[in-house]
Amino acid sequence: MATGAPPPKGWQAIHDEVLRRIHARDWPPGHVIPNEVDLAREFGCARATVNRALRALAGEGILERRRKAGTRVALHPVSRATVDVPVIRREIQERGQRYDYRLLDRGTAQPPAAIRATLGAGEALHVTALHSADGAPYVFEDRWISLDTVPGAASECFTSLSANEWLLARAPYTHGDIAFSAEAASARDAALLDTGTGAPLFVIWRTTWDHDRAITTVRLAYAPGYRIRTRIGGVAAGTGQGD
Amino acid sequence: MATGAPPPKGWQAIHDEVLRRIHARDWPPGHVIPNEVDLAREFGCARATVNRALRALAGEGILERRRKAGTRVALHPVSRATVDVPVIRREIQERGQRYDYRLLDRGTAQPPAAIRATLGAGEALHVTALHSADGAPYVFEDRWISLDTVPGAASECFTSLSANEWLLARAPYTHGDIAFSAEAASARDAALLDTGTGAPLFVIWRTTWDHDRAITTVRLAYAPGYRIRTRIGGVAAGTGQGD
DNA sequence: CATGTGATTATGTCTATACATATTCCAACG
DNA sequence: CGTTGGAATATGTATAGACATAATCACATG
Repeated sequence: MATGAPPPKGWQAIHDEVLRRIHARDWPPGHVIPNEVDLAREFGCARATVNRALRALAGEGILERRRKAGTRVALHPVSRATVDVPVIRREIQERGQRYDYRLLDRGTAQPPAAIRATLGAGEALHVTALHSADGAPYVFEDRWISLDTVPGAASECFTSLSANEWLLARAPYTHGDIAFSAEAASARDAALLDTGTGAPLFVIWRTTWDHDRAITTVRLAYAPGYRIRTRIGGVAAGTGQGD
Repeated sequence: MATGAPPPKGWQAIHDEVLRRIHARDWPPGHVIPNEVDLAREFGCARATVNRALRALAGEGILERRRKAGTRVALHPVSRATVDVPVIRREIQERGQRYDYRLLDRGTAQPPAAIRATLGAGEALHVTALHSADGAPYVFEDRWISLDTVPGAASECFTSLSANEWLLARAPYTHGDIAFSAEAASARDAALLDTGTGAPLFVIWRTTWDHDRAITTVRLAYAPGYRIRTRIGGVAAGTGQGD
């Protein structure tokens, strides 16, 4: 009875049919598929509709498109996943847990060389804090904020509002770099996160920029057991389509 | 001299101008922005062009759109990153390193309960293998393949072609789940990856499906030092736009 | 006051047409 | 033979108009 989903209409129907042909090996990897005009004629729709469907498939990494050269089935499809990195407070509260934030330290200093390489040579604000869920340590935040880019941060205490949320409101970024890795807990990590030295921690490094000026670099060390979940395929998330 | 980029035209110009107004707090978080018709009039373009720009911003998590309710600036912008999980062989070769694949074990068996929960009750093929880069162990793959969904896998030896690549070619998936986490190396992990027991390993769990039938579940344990890099913001990756 | 129902409205999508732009291909030329 | 320049072509994008759909809001009704 539950057929799962009604047969899609419009550009999604074309999306699905093209995907079916790729999976069925009608169009094997590397194959150049018919051009938009021909597909539009075949499907009995406007070229813009075909364009929408093929553009979505290209966004999923299934197709590769180049002007004049045409559209071909990707030779090496990658798993393209969209990961939502939420604000920590919301991440905790949405699971129905109590959120606590505790500022550990705050002060201006000359950042270490590795941080200076991205933040620039000037003085920076160093903020460390602990976020916890239902009283249990959740993530240890170690952040440097560029006082060149965000001078207003110098007069902010960050005792009740986390630096992340303050920055989101006051210094929005245009883009950023993120890296996920696994690190062994240092003595300090371990003490704060209530685990043993050397425990495997999921760590996110993130640097955000306002155009070409670095705003902040942060290391987020999550308590053991943390995992990031996401999905691939289906209707591509993050493309703003559908509901 | 290098101005960085030429001023964008068309829908990207609208995208950028809307983003500027959000950053400038002309339109603060929660604010309902003008509707597409009004914006089109203001920018002197067609509504479809505004739609394209706003749809892109919604895909980036900056805007939230609902029919009739209109378009509002997101209250809690999330960092929406698109992560490309490439085929391991390519990941290594694209860095100019030599890729080696070694099958460790292969056999049909009754998977453990945790795996059965997703793969289903039937027998499954268990494949373990080691991928290495320039002779150094890179990732340890521990995979279960559903013989219900992919009966052809039973007669495949996987000695020279990795199970991942064989599956990509023979049993394409429609969607999948991915989880990133940090785990302590087991004795076996440590021996294979040439590290110590308890070392922090970056681990990817991935399950892929063909519609509602699970194809395979794999645990990929990367040698210490591995990290996944990605970016957020800018022109949204994975939306298939631009070149 | 609670509730249901229909008008209203903003977004979602499609069509047909047009022009822009990147790339390829081929032919002419040195 | 190599190089260059233009024609051909497929995608990228814009436009105006139209209808579809979902959600809200106001109003009438019990």
